[in-house]
Amino acid sequence: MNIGDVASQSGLPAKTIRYYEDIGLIRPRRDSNGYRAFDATELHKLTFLARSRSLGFTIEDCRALLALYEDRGRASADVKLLAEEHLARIARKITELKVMHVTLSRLVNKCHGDDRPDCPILDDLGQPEEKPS
Amino acid sequence: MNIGDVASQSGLPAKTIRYYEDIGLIRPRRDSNGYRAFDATELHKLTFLARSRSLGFTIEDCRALLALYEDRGRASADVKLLAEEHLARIARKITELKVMHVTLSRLVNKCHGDDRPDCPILDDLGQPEEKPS
DNA sequence: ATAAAGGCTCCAGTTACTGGAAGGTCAAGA
DNA sequence: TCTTGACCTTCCAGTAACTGGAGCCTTTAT
Repeated sequence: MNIGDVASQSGLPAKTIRYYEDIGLIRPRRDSNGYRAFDATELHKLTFLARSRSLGFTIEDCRALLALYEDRGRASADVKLLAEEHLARIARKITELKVMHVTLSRLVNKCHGDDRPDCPILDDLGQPEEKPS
Repeated sequence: MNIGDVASQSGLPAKTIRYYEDIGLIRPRRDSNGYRAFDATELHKLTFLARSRSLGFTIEDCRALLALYEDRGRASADVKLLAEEHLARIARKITELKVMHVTLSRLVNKCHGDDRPDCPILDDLGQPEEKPS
């Protein structure tokens, strides 16, 4: 399989796949013409990477997960720990964004949004943190 | 005021303030010794920037907001539009993260997390998108 | 006089790609 | 056979928003 094939099958852009090779996540062999030649195993790894990335794991997480994936004797606890840490990061990010959302909605609602120049949003932004209301 | 003063008053690291000057968000004058000299107006802008950034506006958003902030005749509708667009981005991001969170929690819960090698998390990650359950 | 604290510039690195240029290869049609 | 177009290759640069560090100068306090 050439890069275009695994790209369409894994859902990853060819550019990204080349990048993953650059950073050592995969090591496809080469055909005599210099083209990358992927086998089913590499395709599977790419699929694994696509799915992990779509769940928000960082590249370094993926590297670790891939190592665990390949280690047939790994403990599931190791994987679970990584996943739980990531879960906590996601939860923190959600909380953070919710706070932003609440604060900003409050501001937007106070703004009449017409062609007059006074604007509670800008007024608030000009104030130091805290006291959104 | 030197950079250290406005750094502590605005809450922004000095490095960031220098960076903001580099990209043209602020233009403090210089003392004869080459030190940046900030007046109350610049400090206010930095405070504005700190607050806007903490609400997740991008630098380019901030540039636009700052321009509106300085334009005494701007329409509040222009500001509101920017803020609403950002609000929508935040909402999208929250939704996205929630989906990730649900999917990953489900996986984590299925994993027994002991020293045995079989792990539903890795098994799932090896599968193409969809069908998390 | 000296040492610490604070300032300056410039360079490089971070994350995870993405775009583009310049050029080689392959399969199909005229 | 030639050419066209789709793929493939590498390499360089850019994105967002800083952050760290080196090397050097200035100010302030002891």
